[in-house]
Amino acid sequence: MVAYWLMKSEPDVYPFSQLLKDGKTHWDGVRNYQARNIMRDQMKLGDMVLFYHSNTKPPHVAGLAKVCREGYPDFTSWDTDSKYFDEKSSPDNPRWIMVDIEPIQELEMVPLGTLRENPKLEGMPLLQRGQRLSVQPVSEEHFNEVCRMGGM
DNA sequence: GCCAACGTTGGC
DNA sequence: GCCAACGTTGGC
Repeated sequence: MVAYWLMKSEPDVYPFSQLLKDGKTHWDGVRNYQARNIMRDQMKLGDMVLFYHSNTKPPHVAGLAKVCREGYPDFTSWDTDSKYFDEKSSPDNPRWIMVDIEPIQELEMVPLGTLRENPKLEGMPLLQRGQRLSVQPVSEEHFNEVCRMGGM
Protein backbone atom coordinates (compact mmCIF):
# COMPACT_ATOMS: atom_id res chain seq x y z
CA MET A 1 0.00 0.00 0.00
CA VAL A 2 1.66 3.14 -1.22
CA ALA A 3 1.28 6.22 0.94
CA TYR A 4 1.66 9.85 -0.04
CA TRP A 5 3.61 12.64 1.60
CA LEU A 6 4.65 16.23 1.18
CA MET A 7 8.15 17.34 2.13
CA LYS A 8 9.21 20.95 2.43
CA SER A 9 12.55 22.32 1.41
CA GLU A 10 13.73 25.86 1.06
CA PRO A 11 15.02 26.22 -2.49
CA ASP A 12 17.97 28.25 -1.20
CA VAL A 13 18.97 25.22 0.84
CA TYR A 14 18.05 22.29 -1.39
CA PRO A 15 15.90 22.80 -4.50
CA PHE A 16 14.23 20.06 -6.50
CA SER A 17 16.63 20.81 -9.36
CA GLN A 18 19.45 19.69 -7.09
CA LEU A 19 17.67 16.43 -6.35
CA LEU A 20 17.42 15.86 -10.11
CA LYS A 21 21.17 16.39 -10.40
CA ASP A 22 22.00 14.24 -7.40
CA GLY A 23 19.74 11.36 -8.35
CA LYS A 24 18.89 10.88 -4.69
CA THR A 25 19.46 12.50 -1.33
CA HIS A 26 19.19 11.84 2.37
CA TRP A 27 16.62 14.06 4.01
CA ASP A 28 18.77 15.33 6.86
CA GLY A 29 18.20 18.12 9.34
CA VAL A 30 14.65 17.40 10.45
CA ARG A 31 14.59 18.39 14.12
CA ASN A 32 10.92 18.12 14.90
CA TYR A 33 9.56 15.08 16.71
CA GLN A 34 6.32 14.83 14.80
CA ALA A 35 8.12 14.90 11.45
CA ARG A 36 10.74 12.49 12.75
CA ASN A 37 8.09 10.03 13.88
CA ILE A 38 6.49 10.07 10.45
CA MET A 39 9.83 9.27 8.83
CA ARG A 40 10.64 6.62 11.42
CA ASP A 41 7.28 4.87 11.61
CA GLN A 42 5.29 5.55 8.51
CA MET A 43 7.30 6.30 5.41
CA LYS A 44 7.88 3.14 3.39
CA LEU A 45 9.94 2.24 0.37
CA GLY A 46 8.14 3.37 -2.76
CA ASP A 47 5.94 5.93 -1.03
CA MET A 48 5.31 8.99 -3.15
CA VAL A 49 6.41 12.50 -2.20
CA LEU A 50 5.35 15.97 -3.30
CA PHE A 51 8.48 18.10 -3.15
CA TYR A 52 7.47 21.53 -1.89
CA HIS A 53 9.49 24.74 -1.98
CA SER A 54 8.84 26.85 1.11
CA ASN A 55 10.08 30.30 2.03
CA THR A 56 10.16 31.45 -1.57
CA LYS A 57 7.93 33.53 -3.81
CA PRO A 58 5.58 32.05 -4.44
CA PRO A 59 5.80 28.94 -2.31
CA HIS A 60 4.96 26.00 -4.57
CA VAL A 61 5.05 22.30 -5.31
CA ALA A 62 8.06 21.71 -7.55
CA GLY A 63 8.26 18.02 -8.30
CA LEU A 64 7.60 14.41 -7.55
CA ALA A 65 9.87 12.08 -5.66
CA LYS A 66 9.68 8.73 -3.96
CA VAL A 67 11.12 7.11 -0.88
CA CYS A 68 14.13 4.95 -1.83
CA ARG A 69 15.35 4.15 1.71
CA GLU A 70 13.32 3.87 4.88
CA GLY A 71 14.11 5.63 8.15
CA TYR A 72 17.62 5.41 9.58
CA PRO A 73 19.66 7.60 11.93
CA ASP A 74 20.42 11.12 10.77
CA PHE A 75 24.19 11.07 11.10
CA THR A 76 24.46 14.85 10.84
CA SER A 77 23.04 14.91 14.38
CA TRP A 78 26.37 13.79 15.89
CA ASP A 79 28.60 15.63 13.42
CA THR A 80 30.01 18.55 15.38
CA ASP A 81 30.75 20.36 12.13
CA SER A 82 27.15 20.15 10.98
CA LYS A 83 24.68 22.92 11.56
CA TYR A 84 22.26 20.16 12.48
CA PHE A 85 24.47 18.91 15.33
CA ASP A 86 22.58 17.91 18.47
CA GLU A 87 24.66 17.10 21.53
CA LYS A 88 21.96 14.77 22.81
CA SER A 89 22.26 12.49 19.80
CA SER A 90 24.96 9.87 19.24
CA PRO A 91 25.59 6.80 17.06
CA ASP A 92 24.69 4.59 20.03
CA ASN A 93 21.58 6.56 20.80
CA PRO A 94 20.45 8.44 17.73
CA ARG A 95 17.73 10.96 18.34
CA TRP A 96 16.93 11.97 14.78
CA ILE A 97 15.90 10.00 11.72
CA MET A 98 16.03 10.57 8.00
CA VAL A 99 14.89 8.82 4.84
CA ASP A 100 16.35 8.86 1.34
CA ILE A 101 14.35 10.07 -1.61
CA GLU A 102 14.92 10.05 -5.34
CA PRO A 103 13.34 12.26 -7.99
CA ILE A 104 10.62 11.00 -10.29
CA GLN A 105 9.99 14.09 -12.31
CA GLU A 106 9.69 17.83 -12.23
CA LEU A 107 6.20 19.31 -12.24
CA GLU A 108 4.95 22.55 -13.67
CA MET A 109 5.12 24.90 -10.71
CA VAL A 110 1.96 24.71 -8.61
CA PRO A 111 1.84 27.80 -6.39
CA LEU A 112 0.36 27.65 -2.92
CA GLY A 113 -2.25 30.23 -3.91
CA THR A 114 -3.45 28.02 -6.74
CA LEU A 115 -3.70 25.07 -4.38
CA ARG A 116 -5.84 27.17 -2.05
CA GLU A 117 -8.21 28.05 -4.88
CA ASN A 118 -8.92 24.42 -5.72
CA PRO A 119 -11.98 23.14 -3.84
CA LYS A 120 -10.89 19.56 -4.46
CA LEU A 121 -7.99 20.16 -2.09
CA GLU A 122 -10.16 21.21 0.81
CA GLY A 123 -8.79 19.74 4.03
CA MET A 124 -5.27 19.23 2.74
CA PRO A 125 -2.94 19.64 5.74
CA LEU A 126 -0.62 22.01 3.88
CA LEU A 127 -3.47 24.47 3.51
CA GLN A 128 -4.48 24.48 7.16
CA ARG A 129 -3.85 27.60 9.12
CA GLY A 130 -0.65 27.69 11.08
CA GLN A 131 0.60 24.30 10.01
CA ARG A 132 4.36 24.10 9.66
CA LEU A 133 5.26 20.45 9.68
CA SER A 134 8.07 19.86 7.22
CA VAL A 135 6.96 16.29 6.52
CA GLN A 136 3.24 15.75 6.28
CA PRO A 137 0.70 13.27 4.95
CA VAL A 138 -1.28 13.79 1.75
CA SER A 139 -4.35 11.78 0.78
CA GLU A 140 -4.29 9.85 -2.48
CA GLU A 141 -7.03 12.07 -3.90
CA HIS A 142 -5.17 15.25 -3.02
CA PHE A 143 -1.93 13.83 -4.32
CA ASN A 144 -3.48 12.95 -7.67
CA GLU A 145 -5.11 16.33 -7.95
CA VAL A 146 -1.84 18.16 -7.29
CA CYS A 147 -0.13 15.99 -9.92
CA ARG A 148 -2.84 16.89 -12.39
CA MET A 149 -2.39 20.58 -11.59
CA GLY A 150 1.31 20.13 -12.19
CA GLY A 151 0.70 18.92 -15.72
CA MET A 152 0.66 15.19 -15.22
C1' DG B 1 10.12 42.95 7.93
C1' DC B 2 6.02 41.52 10.37
C1' DC B 3 3.73 38.45 12.98
C1' DA B 4 0.63 34.29 13.87
C1' DA B 5 1.15 29.77 15.12
C1' DC B 6 3.21 26.57 17.59
C1' DG B 7 7.19 23.89 19.68
C1' DT B 8 10.65 23.87 23.37
C1' DT B 9 12.79 25.19 27.63
C1' DG B 10 13.16 25.80 32.30
C1' DG B 11 11.73 27.85 36.79
C1' DC B 12 8.63 26.87 40.16
C1' DG C 1 2.73 19.42 35.70
C1' DC C 2 1.94 24.31 34.71
C1' DC C 3 2.96 28.08 32.09
C1' DA C 4 5.71 32.23 30.75
C1' DA C 5 9.41 33.26 27.92
C1' DC C 6 11.63 32.47 24.01
C1' DG C 7 12.84 30.54 19.39
C1' DT C 8 11.48 28.95 14.80
C1' DT C 9 8.68 28.44 10.74
C1' DG C 10 6.96 30.32 6.91
C1' DG C 11 3.17 32.94 4.59
C1' DC C 12 2.23 37.44 3.56
